[in-house]
Amino acid sequence: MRRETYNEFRRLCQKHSLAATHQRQKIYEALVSRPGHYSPEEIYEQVKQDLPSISLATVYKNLKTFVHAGMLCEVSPHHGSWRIDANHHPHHHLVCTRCRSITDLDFDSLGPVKLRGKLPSGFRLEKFTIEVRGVCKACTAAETKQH
Amino acid sequence: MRRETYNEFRRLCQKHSLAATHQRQKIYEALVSRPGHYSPEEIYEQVKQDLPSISLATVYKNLKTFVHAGMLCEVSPHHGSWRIDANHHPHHHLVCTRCRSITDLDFDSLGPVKLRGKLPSGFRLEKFTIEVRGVCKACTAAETKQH
DNA sequence: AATCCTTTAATAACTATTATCATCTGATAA
DNA sequence: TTATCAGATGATAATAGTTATTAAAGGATT
Repeated sequence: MRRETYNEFRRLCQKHSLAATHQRQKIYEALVSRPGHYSPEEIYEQVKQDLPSISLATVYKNLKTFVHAGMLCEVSPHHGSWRIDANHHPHHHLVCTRCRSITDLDFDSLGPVKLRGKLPSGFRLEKFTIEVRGVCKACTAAETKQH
Repeated sequence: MRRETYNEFRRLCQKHSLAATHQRQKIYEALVSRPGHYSPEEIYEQVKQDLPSISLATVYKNLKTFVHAGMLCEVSPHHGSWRIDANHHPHHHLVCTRCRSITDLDFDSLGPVKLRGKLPSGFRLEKFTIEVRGVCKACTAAETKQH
């Protein structure tokens, strides 16, 4: 692991009062040291090369721990549940990060996406999708109620 | 079901050579007749009120059929696998609709999202996420090879 | 070294989804 | 209409992805 990455890892663990274990170090490294966003299974396979006895559950648990601590974030808030879109008109999505509800947002509510420069060579563009993430009315209400 | 929706449904089934069954009609209606994007389980519960003997497998199978035919589309291409993001700098994602790989796109590659008008009242905005969907280099190569 | 609290590995349990298969239905043509 | 049959359905077994449980190990503090 690069010294810089290592230091960052130690700092983050300290900040969130997490033990800086060997396993966590390797999991963190597997995430940061290469491009792309891998599944827990893929991360497990990667870490296994250094720590053959690591358990898949440990990978899951630490990923959750990291996300919970805010050290990492989820790419999609909808893993674990398949959602279908029957709206054929161009539109965007409002996504509640609490209850994960999805509602449509009129296409014209947002300005068009503008491409500056080029996409990586070979990538064939199909469309842009904008997700507006935040907290929906119901969840906001539920939260303020509690205080 | 509204006559308009019903006609649209018949038309779509015909276009894709699918039998216009009761079950499909009710599933389609459950999707189009209300706002929001529901999980297969939620759609199943909804359809069950009209067709108590419908099977959950039928719901899944037809949703897949509809998506495959292009009558509907998936909200997120990453249901079924949890993806983690370790990149803390603001950035966007290139998503391959074939192999589902995700790669980072520099924040400045795209212009800023502009909000025209207002979001629905009560929605507390956290951030905009842009997904650039298309076919990655590897998958494009694999496809052209076959022809 | 003894104690306490956290983390780990192994694996059982659970949830979402898909496959299998016997039965039934819708579309077509007689 | 009815007969026919490819395609669709319902029941349920199987699988994949994820989470919970628990005994043992680690490591910090006294």
